[in-house]
Amino acid sequence: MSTSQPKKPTPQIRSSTEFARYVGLARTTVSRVLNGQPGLKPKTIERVQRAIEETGFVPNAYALHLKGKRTATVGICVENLLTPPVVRKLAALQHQLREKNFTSLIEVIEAGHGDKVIRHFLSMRVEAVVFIGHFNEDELTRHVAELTQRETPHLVIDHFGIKGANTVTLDRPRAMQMLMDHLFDLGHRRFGLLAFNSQARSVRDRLRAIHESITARGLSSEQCTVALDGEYPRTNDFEEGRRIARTAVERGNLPTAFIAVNDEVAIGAMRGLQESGVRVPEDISIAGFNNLDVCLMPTPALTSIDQRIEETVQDAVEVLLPQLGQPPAAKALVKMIEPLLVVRGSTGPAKS
Amino acid sequence: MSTSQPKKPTPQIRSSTEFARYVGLARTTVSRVLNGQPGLKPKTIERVQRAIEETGFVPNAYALHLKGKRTATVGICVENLLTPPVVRKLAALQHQLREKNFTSLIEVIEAGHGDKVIRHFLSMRVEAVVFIGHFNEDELTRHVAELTQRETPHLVIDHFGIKGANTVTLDRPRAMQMLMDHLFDLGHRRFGLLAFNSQARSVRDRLRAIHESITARGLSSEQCTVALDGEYPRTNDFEEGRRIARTAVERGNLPTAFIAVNDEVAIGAMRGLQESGVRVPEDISIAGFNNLDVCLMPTPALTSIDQRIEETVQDAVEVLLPQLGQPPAAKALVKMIEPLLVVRGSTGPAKS
DNA sequence: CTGAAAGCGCTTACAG
DNA sequence: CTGAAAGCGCTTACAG
Repeated sequence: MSTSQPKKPTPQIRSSTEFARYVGLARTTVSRVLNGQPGLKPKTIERVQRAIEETGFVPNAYALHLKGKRTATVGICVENLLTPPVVRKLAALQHQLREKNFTSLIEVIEAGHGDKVIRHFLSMRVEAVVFIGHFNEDELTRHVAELTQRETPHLVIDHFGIKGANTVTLDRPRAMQMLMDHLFDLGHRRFGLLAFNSQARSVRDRLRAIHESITARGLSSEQCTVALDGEYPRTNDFEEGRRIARTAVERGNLPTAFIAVNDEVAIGAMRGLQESGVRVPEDISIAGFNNLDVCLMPTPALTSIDQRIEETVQDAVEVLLPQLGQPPAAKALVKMIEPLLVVRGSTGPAKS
Repeated sequence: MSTSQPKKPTPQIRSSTEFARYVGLARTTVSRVLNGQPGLKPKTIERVQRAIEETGFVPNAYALHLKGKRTATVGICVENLLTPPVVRKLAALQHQLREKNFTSLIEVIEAGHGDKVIRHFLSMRVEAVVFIGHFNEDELTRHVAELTQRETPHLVIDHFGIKGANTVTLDRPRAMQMLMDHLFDLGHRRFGLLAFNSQARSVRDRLRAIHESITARGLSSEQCTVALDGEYPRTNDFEEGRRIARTAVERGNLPTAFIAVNDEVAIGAMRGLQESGVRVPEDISIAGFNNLDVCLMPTPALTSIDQRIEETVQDAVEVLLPQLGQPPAAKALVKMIEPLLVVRGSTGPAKS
């Protein structure tokens, strides 16, 4: 494991007993060196270290933790590994946990297989479980209850509204409110809602916030919005956005602003409009969601909502770590992350 | 863990001893039920299962594996979690391993911290280690040697040319050869190589294959190619591609085809050209690499090389699993994956 | 069909 | 400063 290669074929050492025999010391002594305990002759320490280099001995983690040493392990459940914001949160979280000397166990929860994952995490005696993304609500609620009952701290990132769950999540209603303020300021009064036909909690919350933002201005949300959805099954990708936009143009009576469920749909819609001769933003403004790198690809660049992932994950870690080793708190912690509206060229004054 | 919630506050059971006492059976019997061994009274089995539902008892994995049960765990090292092809391979690999009842331990190797990760994997007694992506060559070579010496099977996905490493990798030279054949067929003779100024093995291999493809036709690769690079530090993203293309247009004397190091750079370059009034593919053809979803976003859609990730990962699993529990093979296995050229609108006949 | 005993590879009091 | 003994939570022969 050191930079110097073992010179000669060395014996396969499989336990501390074998290793201690190899070094010519008691197992106790070896253990103390390995754990950096005080009160050892420098020469002893050196002897052990050299032997480690020679044999590549690595203590068995299973024996270590069996004997009561904390596992310093956190289980992370992700919804999937193909959604960019989820993966970015995962990467940030693993990085931050590592800096605090925690190991992460990462598992994708495939629909209906959540129990198996939680069970695995519990058998590995994780010190906490984090959920990233959107899950089946009933299942997630059950997992949270199970963990609480087992006195294993948990944290839900992004899935708002789980009963009893410690949660750190983007304030999605606030995000839509910010976007609506922006569009209203630009004079827009008629909005096309692209691919919002999902039952996912996150989407319903956003939809409701859009409607509330309209009614709060004394307008009728029914008259001000039109739902523009793709075919089933939803894919929420570029091609779906393009098809939605083309269909909308064919039907005519276009709104002045498109609000898309995500950036991919928004960019596809922009392309669809442009291909039909509709100008963005002169004829129609478009806004996306997530502020992915691809927002810079179209012309004009896409106005979007940034989830502030680094801050989210940092807050998540700050909420989670103090819970470790504590009895479960009576009341769940919920922390909302303030979104960031990133205005780019795709939104402009409403066509008069 | 079952669908029925525990009705009342249940005692916290922390070991099989406590659990056996709770059920009123010997630990041995409980163990046998847990492991599905034959020769037990149905009533006994039922009693244990009910008690599991009541208490949520999950055996300690550390004790389990200490006692010799195989860990059925594979360690996966990834280069990072922000490169789409890497993440897609990771997702596919974890999925396939899970189907074979293996658990994956996933770790990002941050530069210079590889030893720590390997050490952790060894301490967890993983049955194999898989590397996905491109690493420091010396470090990776060292890790492979270490694992071989420790009789832990390994597999390298994508990083070609590691001494002694079992490798499954896209045949990158072949990919470039296919692309060059395509472009030559279209009449192209002058090629702009975008952002190939990397020392990474994968990029150097591709560059060499481009040159060989030219010289094989009796042409001078020096006269036929021009290196178009961005500023340092390289970002290999959309903006870099755009800047490279604009600079190239300003300098004049443009080649008829752009070959980009990846899709992002290619799409950026396409935008840069179009903004400068250069038509794609009428004036210049462009090809990318990786065949990401974003290839469909620009107009025209981007010609690219598909890595055939599903096949790669499937082959990887087929190479890896037979090695488990076997003594290390004398000779490393190397398997090349045939790439797939996906021709789209961004490549067309060379301007005459 | 079920139970008491040994042992996996470590750490941690406790002696010396 | 170092060593012999007990014990962590399981499984697996071995008895009964």
